[in-house]
Amino acid sequence: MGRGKIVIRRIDNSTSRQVTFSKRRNGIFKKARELAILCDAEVGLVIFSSTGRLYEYASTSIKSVFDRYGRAKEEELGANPNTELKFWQREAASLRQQLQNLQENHRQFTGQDLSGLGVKELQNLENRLETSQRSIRAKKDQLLVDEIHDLDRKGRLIQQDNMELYRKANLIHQENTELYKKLYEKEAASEVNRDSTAPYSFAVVEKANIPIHLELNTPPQENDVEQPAPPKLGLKLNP
Amino acid sequence: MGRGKIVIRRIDNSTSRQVTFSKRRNGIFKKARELAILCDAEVGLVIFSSTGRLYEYASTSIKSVFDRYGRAKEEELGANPNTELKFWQREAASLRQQLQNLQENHRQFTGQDLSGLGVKELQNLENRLETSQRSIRAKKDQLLVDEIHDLDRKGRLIQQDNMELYRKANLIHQENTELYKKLYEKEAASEVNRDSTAPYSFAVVEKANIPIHLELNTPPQENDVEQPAPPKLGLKLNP
DNA sequence: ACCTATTTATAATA
DNA sequence: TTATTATAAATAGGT
Repeated sequence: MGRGKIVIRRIDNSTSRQVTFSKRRNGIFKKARELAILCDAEVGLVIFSSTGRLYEYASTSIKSVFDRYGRAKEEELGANPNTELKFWQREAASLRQQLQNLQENHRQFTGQDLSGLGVKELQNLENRLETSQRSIRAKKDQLLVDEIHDLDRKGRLIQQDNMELYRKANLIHQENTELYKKLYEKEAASEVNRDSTAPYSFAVVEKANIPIHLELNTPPQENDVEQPAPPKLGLKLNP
Repeated sequence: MGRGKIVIRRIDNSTSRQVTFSKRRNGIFKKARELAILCDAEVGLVIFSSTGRLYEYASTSIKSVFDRYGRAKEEELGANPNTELKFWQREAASLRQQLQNLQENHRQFTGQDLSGLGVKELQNLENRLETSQRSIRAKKDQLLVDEIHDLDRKGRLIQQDNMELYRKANLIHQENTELYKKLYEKEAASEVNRDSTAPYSFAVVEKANIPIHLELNTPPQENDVEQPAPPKLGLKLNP
């Protein structure tokens, strides 16, 4: 219906195509509107131009048309998102239920909500708590014992170090004494002299940290009798 | 474009309306197809007749057009089911997280999974269990005490009944004895006679169920001293 | 469904 | 985009 007849095929000329699109778009929207009014129909029309622009018409609303379409056809588009939505709703409901059950359970376990429980159930609950407590006490005790063992081991190591140091210090002390002696003899040979005091180095050793021996259910080791033993601190934890 | 001009308003005549719908429906579908081809556009057209019948055209597919529409517009229809779906997915994820937290918590409380807990936490757990246990014991004891009280009350009622019966039985016994006495006197006056035995009815009363008195932290009632007291069974539950 | 007078849409053009 | 206009297409009313 124009100056010339055309064949229905893609218009190659981009400008012509755009122009035709514009004209015919208006035309079809007008037709859609007329159809809806004249024939009392619900019409939805969506058009994307070749450039991607969206044009729409709906006698009611696009949402209404889409919804009605989805309801009319339970296959294709309609059913798929719908079932997925329902799946997640069910999932949420199920999880909520589980959560409530567990919460109630936990509340009973915590003794916060004991209403509706009989003596037998309470007894059962009490027993379960007893069991839990035993586990926890065992774990706690294990932890403490482990820690004690660790401390004990470290203590022994430090003690060994200290004994070694004590021995060395003693050696140095002896050496020192002999040196003083020699010095004294030399000085006595040359002039009058005062008494020597204890060498400085040894004083430091005596004031240094004393090795601590942490004992845990084990008899004290008596294999260092020969050496001048450093002072000991027996710390009994589990008598 | 017809024999006469028409105004665009609902066609009242049902038949005309149907005919026009049919004609114009074909027309608009043709227009839609031409537009799609000529202008390289994506077109979706959905029509519901006034009788509810569905007619559709899409250059590609209705689903494609709807999806593209939804993507193009994040409001109206497109966003709504999408956001709703996301909402429920988030909801489910959140609930699942809560459930896991609570499960872990409960597993700790139950002493099933104590890994990663320090001495302090274990101590805290132990204390909480202690508290729970106290609540539960208290509730249980309360239940037991209530039951005992109830039994005690019932016991008293039965005992009262029994005392009443005992009293009546005694009265009957006395009456009986007197009757026997009279009978004996009468028989002695007429001929030689043997001793009478205890009346049968009294023997039954003595063998009947004895009232049981359940005592619970309450001193025995001594307000029935005057009456010939029935045997008592003191059942001390909480000494 | 068909017919067709007439209205309407639009191709070509500016 | 808009306007003009010749012409094709659509369709109202009648059969």
